[in-house]
Amino acid sequence: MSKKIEISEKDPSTEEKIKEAARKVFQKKGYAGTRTRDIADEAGVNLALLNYYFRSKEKLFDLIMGETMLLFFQSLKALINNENTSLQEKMQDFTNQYIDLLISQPQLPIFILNEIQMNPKGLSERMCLHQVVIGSYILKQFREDLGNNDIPDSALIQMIVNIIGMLVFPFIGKPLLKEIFNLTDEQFQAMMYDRKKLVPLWIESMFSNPINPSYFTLIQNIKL
Amino acid sequence: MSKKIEISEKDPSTEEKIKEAARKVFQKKGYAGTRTRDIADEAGVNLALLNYYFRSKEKLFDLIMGETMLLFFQSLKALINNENTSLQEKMQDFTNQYIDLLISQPQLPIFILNEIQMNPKGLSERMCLHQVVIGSYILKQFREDLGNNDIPDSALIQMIVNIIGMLVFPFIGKPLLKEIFNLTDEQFQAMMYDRKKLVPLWIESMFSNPINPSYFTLIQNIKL
DNA sequence: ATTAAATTTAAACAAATGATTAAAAAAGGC
DNA sequence: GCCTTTTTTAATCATTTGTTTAAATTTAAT
Repeated sequence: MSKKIEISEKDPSTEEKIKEAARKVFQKKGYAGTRTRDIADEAGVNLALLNYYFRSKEKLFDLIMGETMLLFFQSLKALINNENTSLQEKMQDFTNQYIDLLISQPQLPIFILNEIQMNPKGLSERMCLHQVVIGSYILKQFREDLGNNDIPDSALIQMIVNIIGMLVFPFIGKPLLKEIFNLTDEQFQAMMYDRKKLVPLWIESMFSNPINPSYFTLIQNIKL
Repeated sequence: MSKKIEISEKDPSTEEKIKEAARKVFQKKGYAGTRTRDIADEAGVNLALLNYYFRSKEKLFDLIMGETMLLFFQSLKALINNENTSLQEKMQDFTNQYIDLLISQPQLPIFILNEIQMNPKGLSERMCLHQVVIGSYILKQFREDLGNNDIPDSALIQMIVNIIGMLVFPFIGKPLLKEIFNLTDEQFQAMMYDRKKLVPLWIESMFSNPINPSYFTLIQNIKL
């Protein structure tokens, strides 16, 4: 037989192979749904090596989940505190960044949302999202853009929910949308690229059509 | 001891107790994450009774999931084919109906979306969503409302994605939103009630601000 | 009341699964 | 080359978990 051909990219260490396999399988099947043997098979590696390198299934999952959350939320931090960009620019940056990320890893949102549902405290321990968002520069810009005075904080939250939803929901609902509209992966992806231009426009029109404050019941209740 | 007091609502049959417990635990922990013993405990019932009444964990899950999907999708069918309501009225009905449903069962969307991700074929077998949506009366109304001529079908889909997203996403992201904005359950619920009035307004403004067709790359590709 | 059917229970089984062990193999240092 | 350390392997363990069984109990019919 011929000698094994050298592949250009050197094969990753077993530790890395396991992590990569774990990421893939955990994202697809969830924590409870994956067996350690699935990960070992996916990595092409002996089962005992998982425990050799990562102590336990749970430790391995925590590691992956931590990295995933960082990937998902860290970029946000820098973006929303940039004092050199306008609100419109921020919305465009935000859109570009997340749509690119989610096109490359569409099941990120469900993976993270499931984890938050299972273990809500874990999130606030890892990232301190509340602090970051509340103290952010973008929040001031939001208020200014909305007229600054009689807009209740609940209205702000409603807007932010819509923005995040427009970016994230299509990926959460991808399997459903593919089913309903008979979309191929390519068609779906093309539509998501379209949204890079569309979402900022929809946001714009949301902000330029301010809604009567009387529609919000929580004027006094919620203070950010 | 005193004789057992008659409760006004007669206690449900064990079969019903099990189904109710199963619904609750499955929704909270997912299929792989629930043990049959969890369900038995939640129902306050001997473990063997699950298999006595429902044969197996999988059969029980299928039953629950079938009912859940029906609950979630059946109301849609009648609504979108009603020829006696305008598009605006439909949007308001749609909004009212789903927000009420989701306030009473907030984890319905994640539950269903997870199932679709795990088993995409199952959905199209149970409901034939594609047929129903494509042949629906509301689709004609959408087209008319958008000017009828040069709006590509992909634009329609984008709009529908936004509408569904505005209704469903806040509930999918509920644990995250509660974390970010430090919301109580009551505050969250009040905000969702507000959305009954807000979502139709946002939809309206989306339709009345038609977006340049050149933003859509899939004019030829997608035909509904 | 007697009997048959339906329901419930405690116990146990068998397969799956996360983890460990002890030995083998490979890598690295001198 | 020899020794030590690191990595890998096959086998096994201990627990969990879905399911079954056979007996006990309750319900319903005659």
